[in-house]
Amino acid sequence: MPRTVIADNAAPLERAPTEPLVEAIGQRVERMIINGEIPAGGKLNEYALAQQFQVSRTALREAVRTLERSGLVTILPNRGVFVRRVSLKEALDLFDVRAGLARTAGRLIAARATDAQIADLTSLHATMIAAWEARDVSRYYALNQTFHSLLMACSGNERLASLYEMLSNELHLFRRRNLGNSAQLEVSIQDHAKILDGITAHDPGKTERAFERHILMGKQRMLDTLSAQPEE
Amino acid sequence: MPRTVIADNAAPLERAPTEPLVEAIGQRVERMIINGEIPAGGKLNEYALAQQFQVSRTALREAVRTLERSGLVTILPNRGVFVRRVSLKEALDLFDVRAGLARTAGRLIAARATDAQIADLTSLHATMIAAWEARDVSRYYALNQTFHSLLMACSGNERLASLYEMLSNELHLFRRRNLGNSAQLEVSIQDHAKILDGITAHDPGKTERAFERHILMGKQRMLDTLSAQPEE
DNA sequence: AGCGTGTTTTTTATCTGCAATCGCCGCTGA
DNA sequence: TCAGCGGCGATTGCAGATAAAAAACACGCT
Repeated sequence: MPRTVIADNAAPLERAPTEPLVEAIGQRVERMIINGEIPAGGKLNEYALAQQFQVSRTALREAVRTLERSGLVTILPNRGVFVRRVSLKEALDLFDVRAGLARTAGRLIAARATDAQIADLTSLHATMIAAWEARDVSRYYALNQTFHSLLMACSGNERLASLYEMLSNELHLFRRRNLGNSAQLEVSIQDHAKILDGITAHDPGKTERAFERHILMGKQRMLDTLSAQPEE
Repeated sequence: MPRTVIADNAAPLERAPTEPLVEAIGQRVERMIINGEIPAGGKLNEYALAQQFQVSRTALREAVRTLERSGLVTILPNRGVFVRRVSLKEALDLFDVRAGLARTAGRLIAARATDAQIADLTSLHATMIAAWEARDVSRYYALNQTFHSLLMACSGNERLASLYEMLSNELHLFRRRNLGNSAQLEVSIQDHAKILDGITAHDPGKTERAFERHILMGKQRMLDTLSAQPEE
């Protein structure tokens, strides 16, 4: 059963003096959730968190409300705020939506990406290959996020990018780190290469197929991992 | 310049006693915005609105914060809350994302829709044809929303449906009612027929193309309308 | 008149407090 | 022993008060 969780690294929250308090809190809590400092299903105690951040409960409540819309927490009336649990069904759904967004993005990117952007992506891709060759999985993982984020930015459609990011965040709530062994990394790199090919050739059809496929392969990979270790 | 707006129909807010106050306020304000009772760019005065609803500013603020995430309002620190203005570029972006979601949905619907759901859609489609023949545009408009919402529900992917709805709401902020003359209605009906054909045949490819195209035609229609009456 | 500046007023940002609700725990009686 | 039931502490829901910021205003100067 969900129990109240107070994060270990209790720091009183830092922010630029101009930045609105509520936003700072929101980002902070968001990070805590995505990093898994508060486990899925865990409860956020208003008083305790407010105390930890040295802010009032009001500010904290406002911040947490916004996280509800982005799907990171669930609010049960009179019960409290809980880090959302993403079911397998929901995770699969998220992958499908994400794949659709990727497809849309792929088409746009192929049409719009500038040479400078393509150069950035290519160079990042090279860095990722290096990380793979060094078998540095966690570095690859971080670079991978950057790569996707850069990719989405190249679509020139901000809403598209922000929705994609939101869904990626939500997906983090479904079991920690599926992406693991280096064989999977290699597949991922090949996918990226195909996407880059499409973009470089400014071929919308090729790019959209490659990007969508990349996400759907991720979904498949998750399913494979799951059936390998069904319950934990 | 944006000026504070106090809606005309100042009703003190009704809700089921169990429903959380903040949610009720949120939905109410959302409706007010989508219905255009508060014009795009208009300012929401916290005190005035709280007064009107007979609630505290705290509750109102919490509610409005959530609307920010869904893109209906913009919050300027220390300045206040404004109904979001959607630029032409943003509207076009929204259409692109929406079209992508529609495509994804189309594929899923063709694969998953039950006979009962197909029957419902078909019957609704017939009702819409009747509304068109009666030249009842506003009725058609309402039915159209129901049709799309039913459609998305058939995808069996809740997140997909909710994102689609969110984007549709956002699009309402870009100039009022583009969908107008009956020639456009006829095109819309033909689109719907094609989508239904795809679904009935359980043909994912056909359905996804038809649904995506339907949205992109809407985008084109908006552009046409705009170039007809460039500035207002 | 136009402009800069100090002052008042309005509005927002945040905090504190009280009331309502929930969950837990121990009691009671079968 | 255990299901039912108050009572009580913990926690959330909501309201109002205070502090801080911005906007509106008014004045005097050029």
